Amino acid sequence: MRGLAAVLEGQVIRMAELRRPDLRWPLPAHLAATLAGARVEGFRRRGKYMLMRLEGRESVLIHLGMSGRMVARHRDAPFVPRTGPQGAASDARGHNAPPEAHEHLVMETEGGWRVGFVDPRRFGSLDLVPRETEDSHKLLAGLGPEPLEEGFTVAALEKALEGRFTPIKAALLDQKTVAGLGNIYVCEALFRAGISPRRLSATIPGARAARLHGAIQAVLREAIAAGGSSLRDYVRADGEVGRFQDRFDVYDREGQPCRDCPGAPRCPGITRLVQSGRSTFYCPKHQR
DNA sequence: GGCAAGTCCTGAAGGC
DNA sequence: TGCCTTCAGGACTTGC
Repeated sequence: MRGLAAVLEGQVIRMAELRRPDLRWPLPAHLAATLAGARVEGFRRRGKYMLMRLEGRESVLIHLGMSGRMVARHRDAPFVPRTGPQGAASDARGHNAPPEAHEHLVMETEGGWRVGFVDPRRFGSLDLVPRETEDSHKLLAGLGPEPLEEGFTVAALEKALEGRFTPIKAALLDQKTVAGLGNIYVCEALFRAGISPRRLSATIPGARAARLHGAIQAVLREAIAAGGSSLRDYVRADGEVGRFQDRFDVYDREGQPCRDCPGAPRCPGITRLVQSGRSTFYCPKHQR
């Protein structure tokens, strides 16, 4: 969102083109018409959703799903191909760059920026929502507290987990508990807190909840500072890759030594298990 | 063929 | 028996 804001804030969208009628859900028929001619007033974020506010018009609600990204290029920028993580082409800047595959929405601004919404798996979504009812949109209404804002306290976390007999891993992935945590950051936060992903949520309150609260905030702050995590697809709006994946303690490190107890007796190293159909990475010795 | 960064929907299970 | 809540798993799609 910060990358997009740097490019689009204050810009007037000269034209918008929608290249398919649906992503995860059908797209609003008047989306392109609403964007065309609008001035971008600013951005806000709620959980994993971005809201692009248009002056005097509806806001655009954006979710990137699993594989989505926004790609911004300026017409004066030269074409500079880069190689991203695992060999993926991370970006090509400039209007003369080769067209992106799976670019479902394209916007061009009067200031020369071209911004595309690219999403191969189409798990992302776009919608229009009136400014005054943004937070009551059906996708935002049930979200839990923002993990880096005042409302997210140890007490709030304890209350959200109270009486829940589901593994803490699943509870944290539930956006009603805390908004904005995904699989990577839940795995990393549980490792830092020394809490097993299998532990039932109802057994977390007390010192464990305090450790978990601190770990969630620390992981998110570090990840944001590092520009996010780039595995296969993801790049920032400016085409750069995030760097937080270089600091993973557990995610995608199955079979590697635990950084907290390297070489310790009975430590099997980072272990992968499947919970609710999602991969979980953890250290069975360090996380209890 | 299996797996992947997300989340809605459905059905099962259990409590009241 | 019926309603409600909670939870797990399936489904969606494309690329590696």
